[in-house]
Amino acid sequence: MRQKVSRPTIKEVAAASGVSTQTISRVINERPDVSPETRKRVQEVINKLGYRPSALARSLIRRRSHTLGVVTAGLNYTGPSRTLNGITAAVEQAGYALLLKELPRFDANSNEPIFQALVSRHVDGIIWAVQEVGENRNWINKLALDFDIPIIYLTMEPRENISVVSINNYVGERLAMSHLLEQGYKHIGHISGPLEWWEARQRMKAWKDALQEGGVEFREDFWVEGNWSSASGTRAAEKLFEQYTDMDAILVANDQMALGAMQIAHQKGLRIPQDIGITGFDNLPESAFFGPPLTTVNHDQYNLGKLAVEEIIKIIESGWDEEVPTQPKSIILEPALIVRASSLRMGYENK
Amino acid sequence: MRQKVSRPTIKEVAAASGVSTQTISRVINERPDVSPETRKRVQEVINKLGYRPSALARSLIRRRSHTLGVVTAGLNYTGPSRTLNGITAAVEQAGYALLLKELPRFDANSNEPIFQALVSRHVDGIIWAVQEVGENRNWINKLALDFDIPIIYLTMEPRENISVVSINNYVGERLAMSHLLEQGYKHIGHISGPLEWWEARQRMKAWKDALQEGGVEFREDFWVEGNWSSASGTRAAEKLFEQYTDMDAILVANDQMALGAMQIAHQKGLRIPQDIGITGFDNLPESAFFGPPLTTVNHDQYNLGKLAVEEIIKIIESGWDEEVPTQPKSIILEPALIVRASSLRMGYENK
DNA sequence: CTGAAAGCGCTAACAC
DNA sequence: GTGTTAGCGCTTTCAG
Repeated sequence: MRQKVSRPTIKEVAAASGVSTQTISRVINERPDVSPETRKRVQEVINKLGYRPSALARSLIRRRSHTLGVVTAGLNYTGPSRTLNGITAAVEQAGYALLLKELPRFDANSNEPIFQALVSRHVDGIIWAVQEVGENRNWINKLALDFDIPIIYLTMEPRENISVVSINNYVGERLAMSHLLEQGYKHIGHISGPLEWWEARQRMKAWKDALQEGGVEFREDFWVEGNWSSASGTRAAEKLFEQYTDMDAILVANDQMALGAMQIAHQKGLRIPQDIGITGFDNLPESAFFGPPLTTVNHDQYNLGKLAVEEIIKIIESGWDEEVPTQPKSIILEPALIVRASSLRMGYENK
Repeated sequence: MRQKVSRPTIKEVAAASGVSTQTISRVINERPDVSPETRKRVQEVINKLGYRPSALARSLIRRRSHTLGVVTAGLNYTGPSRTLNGITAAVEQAGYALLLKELPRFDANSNEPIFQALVSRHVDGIIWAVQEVGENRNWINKLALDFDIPIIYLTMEPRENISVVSINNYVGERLAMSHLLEQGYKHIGHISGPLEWWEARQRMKAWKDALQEGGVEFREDFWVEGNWSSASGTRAAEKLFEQYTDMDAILVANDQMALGAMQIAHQKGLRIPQDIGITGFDNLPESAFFGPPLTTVNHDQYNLGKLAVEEIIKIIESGWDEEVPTQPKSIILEPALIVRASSLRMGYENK
């Protein structure tokens, strides 16, 4: 059994092997210029002592920490946590470590301390995995440029000169709208997310545009704003049924609110999808088991995180400091529609 | 506008201020022994240059990194991500940083590299936030003791001489069982989680014990094993209805599987709760909006993470190296039953 | 092939 | 009050 002592340093290994620390360094870094015998002897001492090089000391001298800073928010929601899931997998894969910060609120705006904490720990790059909400992007030009470190942003409106990875929310809801129209729904209402959120605005815009292209004039009472929660979905649906009496379908901006809306429809004795069609967004694993199963938009949040990591590592390793740094680019992931019973009324007689 | 240059070091600040690096050190550490004028002058240079001390260099010399290692698994599930949510909040609160590792599988057993990565980055303590599954705890005595570093474990069977923070799964399901029995259900089946999981075994044991105490003999066909997913819930429920024809209630080990079971009940034309009572576990936010709303067991996973952080920081700061280290202790959180329509048949006529 | 010297950015211990 | 020296654990020169 190895003994429980404070870990040995390179010096102690050197002493125990009868060589200089330099030679130990060469062995642990797998440099070629060590004689086989020396290498073997040193290796044995390393194993015996359980020596592991200090990543800290290395980071200091090499000016590369092989550590990524990740800033997230709302880990209690499935979206951010699935994305983080993809980030951790890719970070691990690349042999990096991950320093995590979670903002207390989505619209937190005092980001200086966050950056300080990350930069003072010498992260090689930062993934800003916080949705664009309200004014929480105003600092980009002010602050981010001060820090000479690559940053990649998730889930936000693409901007000039920065790297962004996002999901195409607009196309997602357009797909859902096309499907509802094909199914013969004519009076499609919308429950949006909070319009403070860029994603909510994108999804709503898709609804509006599709209506317009179908020759329906937009009216304020065709639409109610929710806050992503199921409870807000029930409130929004109640209001919507009241103010939009012709309504025969609801495009809901996420699955949770759609679940709330379904509950209200049931309470009113409306049959889904015959009397009212409903679609969601996110494709929660549970949505396939709602009553009835929910038509929704699937987007790959895991992959979102994975791609962000791969991109930033590419930027880091291609030499951020070089004369010609890697050009910032935006990556947009395309979602897909998952058709389920909640919107499929073609099989039924029209009422 | 501050200029975008590589961050200044303490040396440059010293040169610019015309004092020694030592004095700079005293100022940034708020030591008393600096004259007001010097302090002021240095402070100004610091602000002007945008100097921030390197946490890395400090960690190296102080032998304290103010960084916690957190190991998790299954961030795509709500449980682990809510717990991480609590961890990040508490870590931030305490002024620590957080190094995150996610295991690719719950039952991963090659933990040596994980520890190496964390220890080589000089974390002050480790939170092992991975559920106890299969053999994934065998290494505790072998490996963990090799590392002279405090570790706290979440969600596992309490053991001698280690610090554990868990939720009382057993009591949770006992509460649910008492409630079902009070409601007059007599033939209560069970859909368990995978019995590889300690939590699944605890929940099942509560069901068994409650049956026995109620004078019902346990039979193999009163029970089916699921894998936590809604899909497995449907399969398990189908099988259970087949093999346990008298069944009038199902104690389901989590909300997702309960949702699947509800779907099957509906398909069979059974009314919930009149013909079949159903309870879940976890209190997913959505469970209040299932059709009907689901009776479930609430447990505070956020707080679980928060407490773990507070506990390990207490251990670290009370002097892990001292002669008499802090005694390991277990913290067990008590869950609460949330009664909703899916199990409330007292209001209805018995059929 | 191997070692000695210097130093990454900072602080502890001691002078003065 | 302030500066000097040494060194955290490692790697990068540069000799030999």
